[in-house]
Amino acid sequence: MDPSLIAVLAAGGLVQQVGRELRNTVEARLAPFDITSQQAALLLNVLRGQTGPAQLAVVLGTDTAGTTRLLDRMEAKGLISRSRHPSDRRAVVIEATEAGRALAPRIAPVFGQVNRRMLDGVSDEELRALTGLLERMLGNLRSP
Amino acid sequence: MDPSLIAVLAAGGLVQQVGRELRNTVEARLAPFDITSQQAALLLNVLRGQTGPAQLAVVLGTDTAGTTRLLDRMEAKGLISRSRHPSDRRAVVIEATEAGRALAPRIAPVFGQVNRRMLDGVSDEELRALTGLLERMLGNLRSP
DNA sequence: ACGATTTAACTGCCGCGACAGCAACTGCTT
DNA sequence: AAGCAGTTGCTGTCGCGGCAGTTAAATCGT
Repeated sequence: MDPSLIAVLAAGGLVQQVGRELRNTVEARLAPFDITSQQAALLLNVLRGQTGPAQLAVVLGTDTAGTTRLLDRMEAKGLISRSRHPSDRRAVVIEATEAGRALAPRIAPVFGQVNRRMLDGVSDEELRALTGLLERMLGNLRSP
Repeated sequence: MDPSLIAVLAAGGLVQQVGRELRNTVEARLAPFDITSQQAALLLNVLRGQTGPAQLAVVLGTDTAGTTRLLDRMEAKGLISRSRHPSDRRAVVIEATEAGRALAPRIAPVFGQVNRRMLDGVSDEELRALTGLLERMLGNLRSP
């Protein structure tokens, strides 16, 4: 097999593996709080002012269908509440409950900690190069 | 918020996004063949000599439970067959069916094509740097 | 002001991923 | 030979992700 093809396939595989491992590590650190990484990310975004499923879907990188169900689970857990928007009755307004607000400061640091550990020994310059490359790759995948 | 923290979080987020987008792109290209990326990857690995669920699980980066169900779906589609290993009756021997062998050459190129497109404009040197970085990140996540 | 289009959220369906628990089987130890 | 630890694959359960289709409400065009 063409060696350059192997290198290319290896890169793709590595991206997938790092992504999964990153998620699993965050998940493990959040487990004591009885919350998943997606739920934590949603909660933090609600507290930063995103109020609707549609906006949250964009931030979380999924669609509104997935967000609906994510909200279902979090509502059942008592972390967030749903209510109708007063002037646009199609829209839903998400708010963190008391429990949600109490949990937030404990889960917020986890993302930074895990990401920092992942990037241990990576210089600022390497980090910039990495980010730039990943952005180009994302653009390449999305463009045509 | 600390700017270096933002940069770190951005890198983690990007890895996830690129991974997901890569998978989705492969998935879209495989859709005409009525096969998913996981099923395609499994099929190609079977044809390369991996015969048991346990080995396949490692290659696919999942566990044997996920592999069992993946095999269920592929067996139902008629792409692979399961049989008991003659001398170790715990083990299962996976083989590609006629249909599976016929499909393989059509799906094999997709992985290389999509990965190449993702890396369009990325030099060999950058690719080496990327791969090295990702390997270090994976090591950091797995070690402690 | 009325109908057509668009938008927001939800639902059904299917596939994947992780974890825990289980049953059959092997092989080692004694 | 009997027992026991380890291995192999399977099942249940839960959460996430993508796509297509539905419903209700707002907005646009005339």
